[in-house]
Amino acid sequence: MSQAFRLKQSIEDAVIAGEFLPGDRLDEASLAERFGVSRTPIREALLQLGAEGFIDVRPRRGAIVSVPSPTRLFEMFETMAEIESACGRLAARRLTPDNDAAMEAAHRACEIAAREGDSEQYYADNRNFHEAIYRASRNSFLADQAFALHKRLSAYRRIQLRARNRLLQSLQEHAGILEAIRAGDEQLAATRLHDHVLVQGERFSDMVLGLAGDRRSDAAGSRSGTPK
Amino acid sequence: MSQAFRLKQSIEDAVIAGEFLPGDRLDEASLAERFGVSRTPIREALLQLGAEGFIDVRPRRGAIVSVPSPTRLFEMFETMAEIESACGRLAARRLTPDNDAAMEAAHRACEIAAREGDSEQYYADNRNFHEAIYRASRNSFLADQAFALHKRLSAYRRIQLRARNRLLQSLQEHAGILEAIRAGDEQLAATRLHDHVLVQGERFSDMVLGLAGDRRSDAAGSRSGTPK
DNA sequence: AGTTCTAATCTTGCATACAATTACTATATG
DNA sequence: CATATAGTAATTGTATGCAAGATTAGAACT
Repeated sequence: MSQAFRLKQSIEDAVIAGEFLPGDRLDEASLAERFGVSRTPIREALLQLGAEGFIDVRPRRGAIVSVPSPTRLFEMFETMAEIESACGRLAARRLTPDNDAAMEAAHRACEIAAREGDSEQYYADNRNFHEAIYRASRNSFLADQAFALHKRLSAYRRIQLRARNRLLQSLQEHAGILEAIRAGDEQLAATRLHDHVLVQGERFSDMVLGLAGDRRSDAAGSRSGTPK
Repeated sequence: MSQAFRLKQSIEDAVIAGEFLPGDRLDEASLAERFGVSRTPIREALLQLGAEGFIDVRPRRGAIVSVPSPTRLFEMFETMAEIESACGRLAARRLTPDNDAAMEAAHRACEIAAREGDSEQYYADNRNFHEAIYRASRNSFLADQAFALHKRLSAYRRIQLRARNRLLQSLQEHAGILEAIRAGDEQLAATRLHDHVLVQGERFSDMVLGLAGDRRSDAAGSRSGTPK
């Protein structure tokens, strides 16, 4: 496949892995050198990532990893909550044995990770659980939208999961969500998913505000000092 | 601003205007000639549009205007319905006088267009009405998502609005939506918006299936026909 | 010292050139 | 006559070069 596509994936992965932090500059020349290609495919990869909202490409001023303001970040979580609850509603309406089994398996994996307190593993399994719900909506377009947004928020979600006993609480919420979907209770499934996602957003906002002035206070980075 | 950005807009506009139909090939060389630039900025524009899902760029095989299958199209409308109803729910919760006035003005404009049976004008005013609701959600990220999807579906919505007396029915639905939002009834606003959008998707699916074998039956499938 | 203007440097945007792959056409063959 | 195949044309992917805007450093000035 074309190089630009591979590069897009690599750069996205590097951003998700936290190698480039929000606010970091994505210099075309150094990326080209790093990957051993010319600037052309790098540019194409960056522009695509920019179009997906993953990074910020400012004309004539280069690309940086997006730095959503606390407000924007909350809006993103709120949107994620709405999309996920839509997935849950549809999943409750259309659940098939296949999808049920997939959610069950993902839930079990989460359980193990949570029991062992392995937050890095839980992070991965949690993602699988949520993706199983997206698929269970049986609307592949909606699921794609959910995937994309989930990826964009992954950096923030990871930080957030490290919080004390959030793992166990998260797991319990998962159980409740599963129960509602299985019962075919669209309304309840939607509400529970909504709250499950939104609580992350709220917690994260608190954290951001709490950390303001700490390491990388600039990253939160509006153009006028400390936010809020 | 950079040329690639302008070109992206121009190509998108041309697609929305129906100048390029679903399935049409977007040749880099001819676009470059048409806009009087080299292939480089054209490529950059096409890749961005591809990343947004607006067109289909198949590696090594060029770009074409997306041809969603009937199933995919229905999924897109269903997703739009979910996103719009989320906007409506939030709007009902957070309505401000400003947003109320904007929706009212857009609704009045729709009323005039509908009364005069001007479907082209109604198409434009209808868009304003929906965008006013997106903004009234007071979640700019969610609103952006709604804008983007609305644009991607615009080609199909336009065709659909030409149907007999759909204009007046649409207008009545708008009135009901507005009423629910003003009453602060989140649930009702969400439901009414959901149905309002989904009925378009259903009608469109019917139309597509009904027209199968008619003009452009090829659009859904191969590249054998000779459109335009 | 702080500020502002200017010049040097760095980076991005676009065009051109070439390489690599796909699509097409014509010819040969069963 | 249809199909397979080889050669050719057309199109996309990547590299390189150059021009123009942006950033930085330095000097002059208040």
